[in-house]
Amino acid sequence: MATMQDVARLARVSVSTVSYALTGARPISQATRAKVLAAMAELDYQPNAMARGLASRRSRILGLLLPMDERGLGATETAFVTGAAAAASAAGYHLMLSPIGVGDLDELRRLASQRMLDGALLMEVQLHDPRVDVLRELGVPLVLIGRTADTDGLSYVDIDFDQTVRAAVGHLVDLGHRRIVYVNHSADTLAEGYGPALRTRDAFTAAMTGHGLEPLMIPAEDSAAGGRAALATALRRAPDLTAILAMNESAVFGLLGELATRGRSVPDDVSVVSMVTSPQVAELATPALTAMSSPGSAVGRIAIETLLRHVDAGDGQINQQLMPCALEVRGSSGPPRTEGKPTEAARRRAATRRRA
Amino acid sequence: MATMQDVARLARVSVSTVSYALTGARPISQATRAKVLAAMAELDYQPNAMARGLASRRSRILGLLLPMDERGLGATETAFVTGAAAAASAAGYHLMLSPIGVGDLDELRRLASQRMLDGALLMEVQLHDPRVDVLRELGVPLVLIGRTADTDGLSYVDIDFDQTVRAAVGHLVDLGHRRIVYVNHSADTLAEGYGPALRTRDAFTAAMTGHGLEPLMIPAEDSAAGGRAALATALRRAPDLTAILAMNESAVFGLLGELATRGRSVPDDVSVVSMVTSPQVAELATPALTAMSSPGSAVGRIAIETLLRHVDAGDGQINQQLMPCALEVRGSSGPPRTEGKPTEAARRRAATRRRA
DNA sequence: CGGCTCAGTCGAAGCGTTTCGACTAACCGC
DNA sequence: GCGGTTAGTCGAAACGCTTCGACTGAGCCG
Repeated sequence: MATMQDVARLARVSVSTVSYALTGARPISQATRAKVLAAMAELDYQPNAMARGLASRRSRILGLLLPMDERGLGATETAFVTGAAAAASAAGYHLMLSPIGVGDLDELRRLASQRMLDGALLMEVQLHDPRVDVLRELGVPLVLIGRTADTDGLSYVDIDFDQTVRAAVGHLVDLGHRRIVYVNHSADTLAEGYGPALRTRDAFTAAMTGHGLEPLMIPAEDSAAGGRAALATALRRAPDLTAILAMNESAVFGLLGELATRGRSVPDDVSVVSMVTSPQVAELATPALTAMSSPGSAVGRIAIETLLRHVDAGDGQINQQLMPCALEVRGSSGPPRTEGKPTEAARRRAATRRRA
Repeated sequence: MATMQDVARLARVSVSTVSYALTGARPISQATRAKVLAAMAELDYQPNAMARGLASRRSRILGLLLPMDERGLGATETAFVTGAAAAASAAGYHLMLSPIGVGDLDELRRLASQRMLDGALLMEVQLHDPRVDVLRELGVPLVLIGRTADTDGLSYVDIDFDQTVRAAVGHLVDLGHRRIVYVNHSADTLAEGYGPALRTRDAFTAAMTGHGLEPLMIPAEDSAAGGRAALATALRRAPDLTAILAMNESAVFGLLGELATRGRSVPDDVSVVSMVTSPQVAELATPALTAMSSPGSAVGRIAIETLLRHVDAGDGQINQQLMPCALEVRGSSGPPRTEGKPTEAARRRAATRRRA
């Protein structure tokens, strides 16, 4: 493995000149630079990351603090990660994967104190997330994907839940729905202070009230069974419901299954709109889900770019960014059934069946 | 940030003594060790990872080479990653996430040449995976999750597709099915040399032939639409099919949807068994999928442990390990419909409906 | 033309560890 | 009581880079 010494020797210049040619920290003449680059190419030189990190006190490593439970990553979160990975790689940085949740603060403290991280990207952020305090205390620049309750002096990229819920409710109201139930994440998740669950809850209340409608929210466990249970609860508490808005990607499948089992057709009897869902997942359901489509890898990319600005500029300015979700109408939403006359969607499906 | 110097000064010993007390590379008396540890605690000392890496020529970082496409990570792959992350962390190692596929060999070469990786874990391995050659050439220890065609001198952990397919086919044959169709990954994926697709194809042929049955495989795009299309093809080529074995997690949902659309009930008209599927995903479907359940995080853990053995022992012995998938019978499989008399599953479901 | 600035280069001092050789004392067997 | 281990400690030399201060000419201004 060639070192900078070797390159310097071969190019007949000093080590520092090689370094400057490589980093551009000081001006180097064209001729010298060419000699150096030629030597590097000949020796297949690659700078040693550890030595560089030690001398420059910059590791060029960013931490990706991603708590991973057994549920796996949804397409939405995976898109965040790929976006982040691509952006980091493009900037010459590396991503260190640390499945550190709010539980292992000691682990986080250790990692950050080892000066291995130039900055950190926090995922699965909770409203009161102690990881933020730890990193701030240790002087590690950070950016959130999601956001805490108090975002003072913090950069973040998050989904605009307010806009998303408003658009989804608006879509259903436009179709003529009045009795809309919101299926959220579980009660535990809410109690824990999981931001998206709380923010969508409030946004739903606001949106429904704004339309002069009564908001009804049902928490559901993150599983098919949770969705089934939620549907049962929903039908008990609002037997006349005609539409369901679902935040919970796992539950929505159980919910659809239970609707089918009970002989309620989608969208004729009940419309279903899924929140923050990737197209791929929306298409899995039958009928394909009308959904608010998550902004995808852009979130991760912007978060990394913001983080790098903090890292380089010694805490540049704060960037707080909310990304909208776009309404994508598919087969799971339609006008509510009107007494006597079949809906447009029903006619369409009948036609399809005849063709088949 | 305290350095080893500070600790040494406070404990009134030399720097090297502190180092030995920390790493245990040489014997240190109880008394001295205690003094050193006390000083460390008082100063909140954490060794600098870069300095340590430079001096020891070991970064304590393992690369996780995980190509990530837009599809997202399934629960199965996520489990591999969490298992790997946990095992690495337990051993005091860090995991560097590099979304490097067979495409970016230069990127990989650069990463590995920077001496930033003590070893690498390759995921999404293809039968002829050039990443293996690059890493071997650069002397980076590696372990595969999955395996190449030629596994000579390579350690890997993979799913035992042979056993898995045999068990799944066996389950269906035991139920009385004779006409079983296998829905695999896409033709492109097969052509690309994706191991699981090829291995299950061959295993399916062998298993069916072993039972004296005719094997029929249908490739399907990794999407709901792909599953729907595959079902259409399957019904055209084998109108009398009574069971489907599916490798393709995305396609299986489209397949179920299309079966429902066509009025074929599962499992009475058609049994469906999903391969290498996590319980969470299997439960999402209605009815819940009978599946070969993936071994989960154990795969990642074993892979990391093997990798660390190679890293420490300077290429210890090769470890090639196949992990079985367990059959988990749920609602999507049952005996084929027999002329005239309703199946057991049909009776059960009728009873359920009455109760509801 | 004397004094400036500035591009271009060099040497050397770190950065914070690990690790090697050397040294001392204590301990062993005989 | 003598060579030979061995436990325990120290000092110093790496490890491979960045970065600072200093030096040299060349170009420029008045």
